[in-house]
Amino acid sequence: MLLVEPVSGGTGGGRRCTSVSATIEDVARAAQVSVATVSRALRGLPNVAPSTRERVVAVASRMDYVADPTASRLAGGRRMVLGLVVPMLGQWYYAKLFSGVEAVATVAGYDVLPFTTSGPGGSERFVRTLPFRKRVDGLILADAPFDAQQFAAVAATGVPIVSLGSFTPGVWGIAVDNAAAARLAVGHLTGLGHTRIALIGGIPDDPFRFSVPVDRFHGYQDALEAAGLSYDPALVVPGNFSAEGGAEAMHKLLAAPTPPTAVFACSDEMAIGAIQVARDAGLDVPRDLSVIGIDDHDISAYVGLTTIRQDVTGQGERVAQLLLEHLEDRDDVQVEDVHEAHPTRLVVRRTTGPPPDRASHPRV
Amino acid sequence: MLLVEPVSGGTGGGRRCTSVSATIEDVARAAQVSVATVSRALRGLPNVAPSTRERVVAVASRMDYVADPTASRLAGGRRMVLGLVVPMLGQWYYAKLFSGVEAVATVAGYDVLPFTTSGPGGSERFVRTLPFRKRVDGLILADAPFDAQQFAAVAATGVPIVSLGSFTPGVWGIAVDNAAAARLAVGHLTGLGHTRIALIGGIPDDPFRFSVPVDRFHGYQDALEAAGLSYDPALVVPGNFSAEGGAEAMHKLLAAPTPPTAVFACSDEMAIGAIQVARDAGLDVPRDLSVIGIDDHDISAYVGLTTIRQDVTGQGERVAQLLLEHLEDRDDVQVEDVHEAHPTRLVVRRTTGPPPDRASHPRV
DNA sequence: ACCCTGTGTGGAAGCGCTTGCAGGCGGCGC
DNA sequence: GCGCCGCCTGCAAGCGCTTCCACACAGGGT
Repeated sequence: MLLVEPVSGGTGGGRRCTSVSATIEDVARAAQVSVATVSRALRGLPNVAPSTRERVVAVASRMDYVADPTASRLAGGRRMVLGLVVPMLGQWYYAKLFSGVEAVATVAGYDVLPFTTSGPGGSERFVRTLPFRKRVDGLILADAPFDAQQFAAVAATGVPIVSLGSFTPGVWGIAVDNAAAARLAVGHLTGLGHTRIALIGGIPDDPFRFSVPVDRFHGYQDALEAAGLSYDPALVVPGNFSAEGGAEAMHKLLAAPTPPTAVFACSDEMAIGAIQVARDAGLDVPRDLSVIGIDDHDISAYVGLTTIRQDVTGQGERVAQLLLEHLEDRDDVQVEDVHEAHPTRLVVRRTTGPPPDRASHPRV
Repeated sequence: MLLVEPVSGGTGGGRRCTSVSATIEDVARAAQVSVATVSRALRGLPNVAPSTRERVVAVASRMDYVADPTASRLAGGRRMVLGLVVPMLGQWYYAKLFSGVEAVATVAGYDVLPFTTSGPGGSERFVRTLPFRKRVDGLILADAPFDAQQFAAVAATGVPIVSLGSFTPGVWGIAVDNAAAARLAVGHLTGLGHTRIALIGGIPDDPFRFSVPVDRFHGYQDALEAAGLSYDPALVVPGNFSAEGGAEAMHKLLAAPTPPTAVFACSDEMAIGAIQVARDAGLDVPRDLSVIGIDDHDISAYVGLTTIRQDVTGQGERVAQLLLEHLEDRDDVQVEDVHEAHPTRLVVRRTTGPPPDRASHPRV
């Protein structure tokens, strides 16, 4: 009886009438124990007699009781929220990432709160308002487009941080070896005999903030050098990590006096955009032009795109675990940063082949 | 002075040392007013003298004060969280949706908490545990795979609900007119002269729970009938809403005694999977086979896919607004449900054309 | 028999806010 | 010139939990 207390507040007025559900106090009363015991019993803490625990659990489940996370958080001092800072939601890569992070966080009882840095105000706004303050226990910085000063401002909040996509000294993180991935891609092309290999890269304006494309650029240069090829700046164009940007980039490349015979795009979406433009221009891919991407986007297999595969969801899961571990070990003096490299793999499909001049066999 | 109170708890021990930031009390002391006044001043409530407000705001900003949302929520009785129930994160459609919802919710000061129903335990687990209880102010049900009883269980929690993707009596919601979209797609194909038109649809096992594919199926039948064509069950296969499923479906269709000359896939991803299989089988798209999808996925333009366009991000924004409005108007007796239809549009690209037998002109 | 330990439990003080209520103060109407 | 009404402001009671502490009690050593 008495599920709804007539006492309590005392306001009669227009108090928003959400269907009142049981509080810990209701459970305590029904189970004839104190609220402290209910709290301990339900959370599996020690020092509760088995019989008591059993009774409390039974009563709680009968009453459909669930603890109010808001109250737990306030009292417990832990927000049970992981912040995920990404340039944007809604893009394949970040959606997959979110999905991985969310899966791990949920199991551990954490919520995931996304923050985007490419919306209105961009990363400036983010750094100025630091919107995660008092809202998260830890932060995952994914491809954070911050310079050193901005990064320091974020770190100065004292919120534990892990990073994804690039490594920062003093910050745990995971990333694929972007230079190696690029070498793999370009190496595949040089191995096929290509000598004019273009790069469709990142965002034109802030080359120093977003390290992924610059690492890939370095890998591209390395692979060129390893193959004895010279680097031609005219073959490097930004692609903005979208299909549209990849298409624009390809237009530029095609307009050059001597167009490339192969293109390495820093994402599959850009590669797909580039292929489209090439085909529209009457080129046959891969006979006239080879294209390779990075990611292995869900649909890359279905457009036959040769690419460098990375497991984005897996990275999301792993970086979430890393943050969780980090939150546990706050007190321990950590001797060494954890900088974990994730593997990539070449997946050869049907958009790469030998360059046109030596095309003796039809295709790979 | 005295930013960090030496008094308070009294525990000397290993209290987790997060960098202590200012509380409302610190601000009140510094501004020489009560915490109540600080609260009112900072939230723009009336009945605060302009001079007082100014001073409080100045002090707060100097101290880098931000209110702790956890405490506000507990005290205010509103969680400031919108739940978004989706089958999964990480798929294009739901990522876009999330992105739209998040944008609107953020502006209104709400967080978005995703719940997935196709993870471990699926929707059964969701309905059994009702994990959103005490965590959200309202719920967006996107393509919720619930039967009437499950839906009732969710509604019985008293949490305000809006739906997306299909309409339920008594529940505000938005959706595209899926039957109309399907008619548009199939009408395009019949208009081109096709008479054997296949449908690659939804999930094989629960046809009654997820209304989107069944609505599209009805639209498909309607369009067939309108064109005077008979319905052939052999031409309807499930595709699971993934590129992989679309590919499998196409395999089945191709194995039939008389394969279709056109395919309507209920998503672009399935369409792309289907096209791949058709081309592998030596068919030319669109000469030998026309394929049309639904969505206008980001990359559809770049694979030349003809499709029915819908604005998913816009739907996310709109459904979030709707929920927000709904939360405002709880008390008002709402005469009529809000059931809002969102537009779709045919986008003709290069995967549809006249059927092979009457292919006089090369392509559209 | 005694003290000491360990286990189980309840009381109560918060966590950092919001908000109902009461009270002080000045200005206006009559 | 007095009362009344508003406007500001502060007090204090929560919101529903967690956790520190005190305490009661049972059992083992010496």
